[in-house]
Amino acid sequence: MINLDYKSSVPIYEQLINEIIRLKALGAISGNESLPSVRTLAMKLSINPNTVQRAYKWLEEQGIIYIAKGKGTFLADDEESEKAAKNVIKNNFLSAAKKANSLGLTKEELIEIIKNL
Amino acid sequence: MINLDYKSSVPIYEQLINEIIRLKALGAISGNESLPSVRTLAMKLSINPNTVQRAYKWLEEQGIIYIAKGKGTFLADDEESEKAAKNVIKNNFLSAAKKANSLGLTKEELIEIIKNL
Amino acid sequence: MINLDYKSSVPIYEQLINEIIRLKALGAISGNESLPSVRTLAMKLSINPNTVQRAYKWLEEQGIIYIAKGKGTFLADDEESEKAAKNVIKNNFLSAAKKANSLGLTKEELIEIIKNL
Amino acid sequence: MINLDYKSSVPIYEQLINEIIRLKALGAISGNESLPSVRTLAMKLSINPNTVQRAYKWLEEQGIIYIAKGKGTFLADDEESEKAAKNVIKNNFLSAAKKANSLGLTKEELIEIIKNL
DNA sequence: GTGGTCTAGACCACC
DNA sequence: GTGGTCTAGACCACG
Repeated sequence: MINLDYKSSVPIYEQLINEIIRLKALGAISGNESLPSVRTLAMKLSINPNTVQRAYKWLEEQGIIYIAKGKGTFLADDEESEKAAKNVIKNNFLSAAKKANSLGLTKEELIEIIKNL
Repeated sequence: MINLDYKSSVPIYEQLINEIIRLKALGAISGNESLPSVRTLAMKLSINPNTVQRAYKWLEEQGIIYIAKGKGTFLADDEESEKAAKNVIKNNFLSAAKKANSLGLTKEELIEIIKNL
Repeated sequence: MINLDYKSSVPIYEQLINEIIRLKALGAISGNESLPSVRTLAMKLSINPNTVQRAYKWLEEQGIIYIAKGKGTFLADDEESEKAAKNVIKNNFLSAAKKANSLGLTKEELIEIIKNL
Repeated sequence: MINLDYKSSVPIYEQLINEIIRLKALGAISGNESLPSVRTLAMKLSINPNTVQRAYKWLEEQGIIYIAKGKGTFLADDEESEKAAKNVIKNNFLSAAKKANSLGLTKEELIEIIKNL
Protein backbone atom coordinates (compact mmCIF):
# COMPACT_ATOMS: atom_id res chain seq x y z
CA MET A 1 0.00 0.00 0.00
CA ILE A 2 1.34 3.39 -1.00
CA ASN A 3 1.15 6.10 1.64
CA LEU A 4 1.63 9.75 0.81
CA ASP A 5 1.63 12.69 3.17
CA TYR A 6 0.25 15.61 1.23
CA LYS A 7 1.16 17.99 4.03
CA SER A 8 4.80 17.05 4.09
CA SER A 9 7.40 19.40 2.73
CA VAL A 10 8.90 16.43 0.91
CA PRO A 11 7.75 16.62 -2.71
CA ILE A 12 5.07 14.11 -3.61
CA TYR A 13 7.10 12.63 -6.46
CA GLU A 14 9.92 11.96 -4.03
CA GLN A 15 7.60 10.32 -1.53
CA LEU A 16 6.26 8.18 -4.33
CA ILE A 17 9.77 7.08 -5.27
CA ASN A 18 10.47 6.16 -1.67
CA GLU A 19 7.23 4.25 -1.35
CA ILE A 20 7.93 2.14 -4.38
CA ILE A 21 11.42 1.35 -3.17
CA ARG A 22 10.04 0.56 0.26
CA LEU A 23 7.39 -1.80 -1.08
CA LYS A 24 10.01 -3.57 -3.10
CA ALA A 25 12.27 -3.91 -0.04
CA LEU A 26 9.36 -5.38 1.90
CA GLY A 27 8.71 -7.86 -0.87
CA ALA A 28 5.24 -6.47 -1.46
CA ILE A 29 6.11 -6.17 -5.12
CA SER A 30 8.78 -8.19 -6.80
CA GLY A 31 10.89 -8.79 -9.87
CA ASN A 32 9.40 -8.14 -13.26
CA GLU A 33 5.98 -7.54 -11.79
CA SER A 34 4.13 -4.79 -13.61
CA LEU A 35 3.40 -1.47 -11.97
CA PRO A 36 0.12 0.39 -12.39
CA SER A 37 -0.03 2.70 -15.38
CA VAL A 38 0.73 6.34 -14.81
CA ARG A 39 -2.92 7.31 -15.14
CA THR A 40 -4.23 4.53 -12.95
CA LEU A 41 -1.80 5.24 -10.15
CA ALA A 42 -2.41 8.99 -10.40
CA MET A 43 -6.14 8.44 -10.02
CA LYS A 44 -5.76 5.99 -7.17
CA LEU A 45 -3.57 8.45 -5.25
CA SER A 46 -5.48 11.55 -6.33
CA ILE A 47 -2.36 13.19 -7.63
CA ASN A 48 -1.29 14.71 -10.90
CA PRO A 49 -0.19 12.25 -13.64
CA ASN A 50 2.85 14.43 -14.21
CA THR A 51 3.92 13.65 -10.68
CA VAL A 52 3.69 9.90 -11.21
CA GLN A 53 5.51 10.24 -14.49
CA ARG A 54 8.27 12.09 -12.81
CA ALA A 55 8.72 9.38 -10.21
CA TYR A 56 8.67 6.59 -12.80
CA LYS A 57 11.17 8.43 -14.95
CA TRP A 58 13.58 8.84 -12.07
CA LEU A 59 13.23 5.21 -11.05
CA GLU A 60 13.98 4.17 -14.59
CA GLU A 61 17.07 6.36 -14.77
CA GLN A 62 18.36 4.62 -11.65
CA GLY A 63 17.69 1.22 -13.17
CA ILE A 64 15.12 0.29 -10.55
CA ILE A 65 12.27 -0.10 -13.02
CA TYR A 66 12.05 -0.22 -16.78
CA ILE A 67 9.47 1.20 -19.06
CA ALA A 68 8.38 -0.84 -22.06
CA LYS A 69 6.58 1.50 -24.40
CA GLY A 70 3.11 0.32 -25.17
CA LYS A 71 3.37 -2.58 -22.76
CA GLY A 72 3.71 -1.01 -19.37
CA THR A 73 6.12 -0.38 -16.54
CA PHE A 74 7.96 -3.14 -14.71
CA LEU A 75 10.30 -3.68 -11.84
CA ALA A 76 13.74 -4.42 -13.21
CA ASP A 77 15.30 -7.86 -12.99
CA ASP A 78 15.44 -8.77 -9.32
CA GLU A 79 19.16 -8.76 -8.82
CA GLU A 80 19.87 -5.70 -10.90
CA SER A 81 17.00 -3.79 -9.42
CA GLU A 82 18.00 -4.67 -5.90
CA LYS A 83 21.52 -3.46 -6.50
CA ALA A 84 20.42 -0.22 -8.09
CA ALA A 85 18.02 0.60 -5.28
CA LYS A 86 20.52 -0.15 -2.56
CA ASN A 87 23.05 2.02 -4.27
CA VAL A 88 20.75 5.00 -4.29
CA ILE A 89 19.82 4.56 -0.67
CA LYS A 90 23.39 4.00 0.41
CA ASN A 91 24.57 7.10 -1.36
CA ASN A 92 21.91 9.24 0.24
CA PHE A 93 22.71 7.90 3.65
CA LEU A 94 26.41 8.22 3.02
CA SER A 95 26.19 11.90 2.26
CA ALA A 96 24.03 12.51 5.33
CA ALA A 97 26.60 10.68 7.44
CA LYS A 98 29.47 12.62 5.90
CA LYS A 99 27.70 15.86 6.58
CA ALA A 100 26.96 15.01 10.22
CA ASN A 101 30.55 13.89 10.63
CA SER A 102 31.99 17.06 9.14
CA LEU A 103 29.71 19.12 11.38
CA GLY A 104 31.15 17.64 14.50
CA LEU A 105 29.56 14.28 15.30
CA THR A 106 32.04 11.44 15.79
CA LYS A 107 31.60 8.05 14.18
CA GLU A 108 30.86 6.63 17.60
CA GLU A 109 28.06 9.11 18.14
CA LEU A 110 26.60 8.27 14.75
CA ILE A 111 26.68 4.56 15.46
CA GLU A 112 25.03 5.17 18.80
CA ILE A 113 22.18 6.98 17.07
CA ILE A 114 21.65 4.10 14.68
CA LYS A 115 21.63 1.53 17.47
CA ASN A 116 18.80 3.47 19.08
CA LEU A 117 16.72 3.64 15.93
CA MET B 1 36.84 30.02 5.61
CA ILE B 2 33.29 29.93 4.35
CA ASN B 3 32.65 28.09 1.09
CA LEU B 4 29.41 28.39 -0.82
CA ASP B 5 28.31 26.66 -3.98
CA TYR B 6 26.12 29.18 -5.73
CA LYS B 7 25.02 26.62 -8.31
CA SER B 8 23.87 24.03 -5.81
CA SER B 9 20.19 23.35 -5.39
CA VAL B 10 20.76 23.63 -1.65
CA PRO B 11 19.67 27.12 -0.68
CA ILE B 12 22.51 29.51 0.03
CA TYR B 13 21.20 30.40 3.46
CA GLU B 14 21.21 26.71 4.34
CA GLN B 15 24.77 26.25 3.11
CA LEU B 16 25.74 29.28 5.15
CA ILE B 17 24.16 27.78 8.26
CA ASN B 18 26.11 24.59 7.73
CA GLU B 19 29.33 26.45 7.14
CA ILE B 20 29.01 28.40 10.37
CA ILE B 21 28.26 25.24 12.32
CA ARG B 22 31.22 23.57 10.66
CA LEU B 23 33.60 26.41 11.53
CA LYS B 24 32.40 26.22 15.10
CA ALA B 25 32.95 22.45 15.17
CA LEU B 26 36.46 22.96 13.84
CA GLY B 27 37.13 25.49 16.55
CA ALA B 28 37.76 28.22 14.00
CA ILE B 29 35.30 30.36 15.92
CA SER B 30 34.41 29.86 19.54
CA GLY B 31 32.37 30.92 22.56
CA ASN B 32 31.01 34.46 22.60
CA GLU B 33 33.16 35.49 19.68
CA SER B 34 31.54 37.98 17.36
CA LEU B 35 30.49 37.06 13.83
CA PRO B 36 30.87 39.41 10.87
CA SER B 37 28.05 41.91 10.51
CA VAL B 38 25.24 41.03 8.15
CA ARG B 39 26.41 43.57 5.60
CA THR B 40 30.09 42.72 5.85
CA LEU B 41 29.56 39.02 5.41
CA ALA B 42 27.14 39.60 2.56
CA MET B 43 29.75 41.65 0.74
CA LYS B 44 32.53 39.16 1.40
CA LEU B 45 30.42 36.31 0.03
CA SER B 46 28.87 38.37 -2.76
CA ILE B 47 25.37 37.57 -1.60
CA ASN B 48 22.44 39.63 -0.45
CA PRO B 49 22.28 40.86 3.16
CA ASN B 50 18.82 39.33 3.46
CA THR B 51 20.27 35.92 2.80
CA VAL B 52 22.87 36.30 5.53
CA GLN B 53 20.26 37.57 7.91
CA ARG B 54 18.06 34.60 7.25
CA ALA B 55 20.88 32.27 8.21
CA TYR B 56 21.71 34.28 11.33
CA LYS B 57 18.10 34.37 12.41
CA TRP B 58 17.73 30.63 12.06
CA LEU B 59 20.91 30.01 14.02
CA GLU B 60 19.62 32.29 16.74
CA GLU B 61 16.30 30.46 16.92
CA GLN B 62 18.25 27.26 17.47
CA GLY B 63 20.29 28.87 20.24
CA ILE B 64 23.57 28.52 18.39
CA ILE B 65 24.25 32.24 18.17
CA TYR B 66 22.66 35.30 19.71
CA ILE B 67 21.90 38.66 18.24
CA ALA B 68 22.25 41.94 20.10
CA LYS B 69 20.36 44.58 18.17
CA GLY B 70 22.51 47.54 17.38
CA LYS B 71 25.61 45.76 18.59
CA GLY B 72 26.19 42.69 16.49
CA THR B 73 25.94 38.93 16.30
CA PHE B 74 27.81 36.53 18.56
CA LEU B 75 28.35 32.85 19.10
CA ALA B 76 26.41 31.66 22.13
CA ASP B 77 28.26 30.46 25.24
CA ASP B 78 30.32 27.46 24.34
CA GLU B 79 28.28 24.92 26.21
CA GLU B 80 24.89 26.16 25.17
CA SER B 81 25.94 26.66 21.57
CA GLU B 82 27.51 23.22 21.45
CA LYS B 83 24.40 21.54 22.75
CA ALA B 84 22.11 23.38 20.35
CA ALA B 85 24.28 22.62 17.36
CA LYS B 86 24.59 18.94 18.20
CA ASN B 87 20.87 18.70 18.55
CA VAL B 88 20.26 20.09 15.10
CA ILE B 89 22.85 17.85 13.50
CA LYS B 90 21.64 14.76 15.33
CA ASN B 91 18.08 15.35 14.24
CA ASN B 92 19.09 15.73 10.63
CA PHE B 93 21.15 12.59 10.72
CA LEU B 94 18.45 10.71 12.59
CA SER B 95 15.87 11.33 9.91
CA ALA B 96 18.30 10.28 7.18
CA ALA B 97 19.02 7.09 9.09
CA LYS B 98 15.33 6.37 9.61
CA LYS B 99 14.66 6.84 5.94
CA ALA B 100 17.48 4.53 4.85
CA ASN B 101 16.31 1.97 7.37
CA SER B 102 12.72 2.07 6.18
CA LEU B 103 13.92 1.70 2.61
CA GLY B 104 15.57 -1.59 3.32
CA LEU B 105 19.03 -1.04 4.80
CA THR B 106 19.59 -2.91 8.05
CA LYS B 107 21.17 -1.27 11.07
CA GLU B 108 24.23 -3.41 10.49
CA GLU B 109 24.58 -2.13 6.95
CA LEU B 110 24.25 1.45 8.17
CA ILE B 111 26.90 0.95 10.82
CA GLU B 112 29.18 -0.60 8.24
CA ILE B 113 28.84 2.48 6.06
CA ILE B 114 29.76 4.73 8.94
CA LYS B 115 32.81 2.71 9.87
CA ASN B 116 34.08 3.16 6.31
CA LEU B 117 33.60 6.92 6.30
CA MET C 1 -11.85 40.35 7.20
CA ILE C 2 -8.19 41.08 7.70
CA ASN C 3 -7.26 44.46 9.14
CA LEU C 4 -3.73 45.80 9.11
CA ASP C 5 -2.36 49.01 10.52
CA TYR C 6 0.44 49.96 8.18
CA LYS C 7 1.58 52.74 10.48
CA SER C 8 1.89 50.59 13.55
CA SER C 9 5.31 49.75 14.91
CA VAL C 10 4.14 46.17 15.09
CA PRO C 11 5.55 44.44 12.00
CA ILE C 12 3.00 43.76 9.31
CA TYR C 13 3.79 40.07 9.17
CA GLU C 14 3.12 39.85 12.88
CA GLN C 15 -0.19 41.65 12.55
CA LEU C 16 -1.05 39.29 9.74
CA ILE C 17 -0.27 36.28 11.92
CA ASN C 18 -2.54 37.65 14.62
CA GLU C 19 -5.32 38.36 12.18
CA ILE C 20 -5.27 34.85 10.81
CA ILE C 21 -5.33 33.37 14.30
CA ARG C 22 -8.17 35.71 15.17
CA LEU C 23 -10.22 34.73 12.13
CA LYS C 24 -9.69 31.12 13.04
CA ALA C 25 -10.79 31.75 16.63
CA LEU C 26 -13.91 33.48 15.34
CA GLY C 27 -14.67 30.49 13.16
CA ALA C 28 -14.45 32.61 10.02
CA ILE C 29 -12.07 30.02 8.63
CA SER C 30 -11.89 26.44 9.79
CA GLY C 31 -10.27 23.03 9.55
CA ASN C 32 -8.42 22.17 6.35
CA GLU C 33 -9.87 25.16 4.55
CA SER C 34 -7.54 26.76 2.06
CA LEU C 35 -6.07 30.19 2.61
CA PRO C 36 -5.58 32.71 -0.17
CA SER C 37 -2.42 32.22 -2.18
CA VAL C 38 0.59 34.26 -1.19
CA ARG C 39 0.26 36.49 -4.23
CA THR C 40 -3.49 36.93 -4.00
CA LEU C 41 -3.43 37.92 -0.36
CA ALA C 42 -0.50 40.23 -0.95
CA MET C 43 -2.44 42.05 -3.65
CA LYS C 44 -5.61 42.24 -1.59
CA LEU C 45 -3.73 43.76 1.34
CA SER C 46 -1.44 45.86 -0.83
CA ILE C 47 1.65 44.37 0.72
CA ASN C 48 4.59 42.48 -0.63
CA PRO C 49 4.31 38.72 -1.27
CA ASN C 50 7.41 38.18 0.84
CA THR C 51 5.63 39.62 3.83
CA VAL C 52 2.68 37.28 3.42
CA GLN C 53 5.00 34.37 2.98
CA ARG C 54 6.84 35.18 6.15
CA ALA C 55 3.58 35.07 8.09
CA TYR C 56 2.53 31.81 6.43
CA LYS C 57 5.87 30.22 7.12
CA TRP C 58 5.75 31.15 10.78
CA LEU C 59 2.23 29.82 11.13
CA GLU C 60 3.34 26.58 9.55
CA GLU C 61 6.29 26.23 11.91
CA GLN C 62 3.82 26.54 14.78
CA GLY C 63 1.59 23.87 13.25
CA ILE C 64 -1.35 26.21 12.77
CA ILE C 65 -1.43 25.89 9.00
CA TYR C 66 0.31 23.63 6.52
CA ILE C 67 1.80 24.38 3.17
CA ALA C 68 1.61 22.06 0.18
CA LYS C 69 4.16 23.22 -2.35
CA GLY C 70 2.63 23.80 -5.71
CA LYS C 71 -0.86 23.36 -4.35
CA GLY C 72 -1.47 26.01 -1.75
CA THR C 73 -1.76 26.81 1.92
CA PHE C 74 -4.32 25.30 4.29
CA LEU C 75 -5.49 25.48 7.86
CA ALA C 76 -4.28 22.44 9.80
CA ASP C 77 -6.79 19.90 11.09
CA ASP C 78 -9.09 21.58 13.53
CA GLU C 79 -7.80 19.90 16.64
CA GLU C 80 -4.12 20.22 15.85
CA SER C 81 -4.47 23.76 14.66
CA GLU C 82 -6.46 24.72 17.73
CA LYS C 83 -3.90 23.30 20.07
CA ALA C 84 -0.99 24.96 18.31
CA ALA C 85 -2.71 28.33 18.25
CA LYS C 86 -3.69 28.20 21.91
CA ASN C 87 -0.16 27.35 22.82
CA VAL C 88 1.21 30.38 21.06
CA ILE C 89 -1.36 32.70 22.57
CA LYS C 90 -0.94 31.28 26.05
CA ASN C 91 2.79 31.72 25.93
CA ASN C 92 2.48 35.32 24.86
CA PHE C 93 -0.01 36.07 27.58
CA LEU C 94 2.03 34.19 30.14
CA SER C 95 5.09 36.32 29.58
CA ALA C 96 3.04 39.50 29.78
CA ALA C 97 1.55 38.30 33.07
CA LYS C 98 4.95 37.37 34.46
CA LYS C 99 6.29 40.77 33.58
CA ALA C 100 3.40 42.63 35.19
CA ASN C 101 3.74 40.45 38.25
CA SER C 102 7.46 41.07 38.60
CA LEU C 103 6.85 44.79 38.22
CA GLY C 104 4.61 44.90 41.24
CA LEU C 105 1.08 43.87 40.34
CA THR C 106 -0.30 41.13 42.54
CA LYS C 107 -2.11 38.11 41.12
CA GLU C 108 -5.31 39.51 42.60
CA GLU C 109 -4.87 42.77 40.76
CA LEU C 110 -4.22 40.93 37.52
CA ILE C 111 -7.33 38.81 37.95
CA GLU C 112 -9.33 41.92 38.69
CA ILE C 113 -8.18 43.47 35.43
CA ILE C 114 -9.22 40.41 33.49
CA LYS C 115 -12.65 40.30 35.07
CA ASN C 116 -13.22 43.85 33.90
CA LEU C 117 -12.22 43.14 30.32
CA MET D 1 20.59 45.52 41.88
CA ILE D 2 19.94 46.11 38.20
CA ASN D 3 20.09 43.08 35.95
CA LEU D 4 20.31 43.36 32.19
CA ASP D 5 20.34 40.57 29.65
CA TYR D 6 22.46 41.78 26.77
CA LYS D 7 21.45 38.79 24.68
CA SER D 8 17.76 39.40 24.97
CA SER D 9 15.79 40.72 22.04
CA VAL D 10 14.20 43.22 24.43
CA PRO D 11 15.97 46.55 23.93
CA ILE D 12 18.37 47.46 26.71
CA TYR D 13 16.65 50.78 27.42
CA GLU D 14 13.39 48.93 27.92
CA GLN D 15 14.97 46.42 30.25
CA LEU D 16 16.44 49.31 32.19
CA ILE D 17 13.03 50.94 32.54
CA ASN D 18 11.60 47.69 33.82
CA GLU D 19 14.40 47.19 36.27
CA ILE D 20 13.94 50.62 37.81
CA ILE D 21 10.22 50.07 38.16
CA ARG D 22 10.85 46.66 39.63
CA LEU D 23 13.33 47.96 42.22
CA LYS D 24 10.85 50.61 43.22
CA ALA D 25 8.09 48.03 43.58
CA LEU D 26 10.36 45.93 45.76
CA GLY D 27 11.10 48.96 47.93
CA ALA D 28 14.80 48.78 47.10
CA ILE D 29 14.63 52.42 46.14
CA SER D 30 12.01 54.78 47.45
CA GLY D 31 10.40 58.19 47.24
CA ASN D 32 12.56 61.16 46.38
CA GLU D 33 15.70 59.13 46.56
CA SER D 34 18.23 60.13 43.97
CA LEU D 35 19.16 57.90 41.07
CA PRO D 36 22.69 57.52 39.74
CA SER D 37 23.69 60.03 37.11
CA VAL D 38 23.39 59.00 33.50
CA ARG D 39 27.12 58.63 33.15
CA THR D 40 27.62 56.75 36.36
CA LEU D 41 24.89 54.27 35.64
CA ALA D 42 26.07 53.81 32.08
CA MET D 43 29.55 52.98 33.29
CA LYS D 44 28.33 50.65 36.01
CA LEU D 45 26.22 48.71 33.51
CA SER D 46 28.73 48.95 30.66
CA ILE D 47 26.17 50.41 28.34
CA ASN D 48 25.92 53.53 26.23
CA PRO D 49 24.96 56.74 28.06
CA ASN D 50 22.40 57.42 25.34
CA THR D 51 20.65 54.26 26.39
CA VAL D 52 20.40 55.35 30.02
CA GLN D 53 19.26 58.78 28.95
CA ARG D 54 16.53 57.25 26.89
CA ALA D 55 15.24 55.20 29.80
CA TYR D 56 15.33 58.19 32.17
CA LYS D 57 13.54 60.35 29.67
CA TRP D 58 10.77 57.85 29.23
CA LEU D 59 10.37 57.37 32.98
CA GLU D 60 10.12 61.13 33.38
CA GLU D 61 7.47 61.40 30.68
CA GLN D 62 5.43 58.85 32.57
CA GLY D 63 5.83 60.78 35.82
CA ILE D 64 7.74 58.00 37.51
CA ILE D 65 10.88 60.03 38.05
CA TYR D 66 11.73 63.69 37.68
CA ILE D 67 14.87 65.30 36.44
CA ALA D 68 16.14 68.39 38.21
CA LYS D 69 18.64 70.03 35.91
CA GLY D 70 21.99 70.41 37.53
CA LYS D 71 20.88 68.62 40.67
CA GLY D 72 20.19 65.09 39.55
CA THR D 73 17.46 62.60 38.90
CA PHE D 74 14.94 61.54 41.55
CA LEU D 75 12.08 59.17 42.05
CA ALA D 76 8.86 61.15 42.01
CA ASP D 77 6.78 61.72 45.12
CA ASP D 78 5.85 58.33 46.47
CA GLU D 79 2.14 58.40 45.91
CA GLU D 80 2.26 60.02 42.52
CA SER D 81 5.10 57.83 41.33
CA GLU D 82 3.38 54.70 42.52
CA LYS D 83 0.23 55.59 40.67
CA ALA D 84 2.06 56.45 37.47
CA ALA D 85 4.03 53.25 37.47
CA LYS D 86 1.02 51.10 38.18
CA ASN D 87 -0.82 52.75 35.37
CA VAL D 88 1.84 51.94 32.85
CA ILE D 89 2.07 48.35 33.95
CA LYS D 90 -1.66 47.92 34.05
CA ASN D 91 -2.06 49.29 30.57
CA ASN D 92 0.57 46.97 29.18
CA PHE D 93 -0.98 44.00 30.85
CA LEU D 94 -4.44 45.09 29.81
CA SER D 95 -3.56 45.15 26.15
CA ALA D 96 -1.90 41.76 26.37
CA ALA D 97 -5.03 40.39 28.02
CA LYS D 98 -7.27 41.96 25.41
CA LYS D 99 -5.18 40.49 22.66
CA ALA D 100 -5.22 37.00 24.14
CA ASN D 101 -8.95 37.31 24.68
CA SER D 102 -9.63 38.41 21.13
CA LEU D 103 -7.48 35.55 19.85
CA GLY D 104 -9.66 32.97 21.51
CA LEU D 105 -8.74 32.54 25.17
CA THR D 106 -11.66 32.91 27.57
CA LYS D 107 -11.45 35.01 30.73
CA GLU D 108 -11.52 31.81 32.72
CA GLU D 109 -8.52 30.45 30.86
CA LEU D 110 -6.64 33.69 31.43
CA ILE D 111 -7.38 33.64 35.16
CA GLU D 112 -6.26 30.03 35.33
CA ILE D 113 -2.93 31.00 33.79
CA ILE D 114 -2.43 33.74 36.34
CA LYS D 115 -3.23 31.47 39.26
CA ASN D 116 -0.48 29.14 38.08
CA LEU D 117 2.11 31.89 37.80
C1' DG E 1 -1.26 27.81 -10.97
C1' DT E 2 1.35 27.23 -6.23
C1' DG E 3 5.14 28.31 -2.71
C1' DG E 4 10.62 28.95 -2.08
C1' DT E 5 14.69 31.53 -2.80
C1' DC E 6 17.30 35.40 -4.00
C1' DT E 7 18.68 40.18 -5.33
C1' DA E 8 18.77 45.25 -4.95
C1' DG E 9 17.91 48.72 -2.30
C1' DA E 10 15.05 51.41 1.00
C1' DC E 11 13.81 52.97 5.84
C1' DC E 12 13.67 52.19 10.78
C1' DA E 13 15.04 51.18 15.77
C1' DC E 14 18.77 50.53 18.70
C1' DC E 15 23.49 51.32 20.64
C1' DG F 1 27.73 51.39 13.30
C1' DT F 2 24.33 47.23 14.14
C1' DG F 3 20.21 44.15 12.96
C1' DG F 4 14.87 44.16 11.48
C1' DT F 5 11.39 45.00 8.18
C1' DC F 6 9.60 45.90 3.78
C1' DT F 7 9.19 46.57 -1.29
C1' DA F 8 9.76 45.34 -6.21
C1' DG F 9 10.65 42.04 -9.05
C1' DA F 10 13.25 37.93 -10.72
C1' DC F 11 13.88 32.79 -11.30
C1' DC F 12 13.07 28.07 -9.81
C1' DA F 13 10.73 23.60 -8.30
C1' DC F 14 6.43 21.37 -7.80
C1' DG F 15 1.63 19.75 -9.15
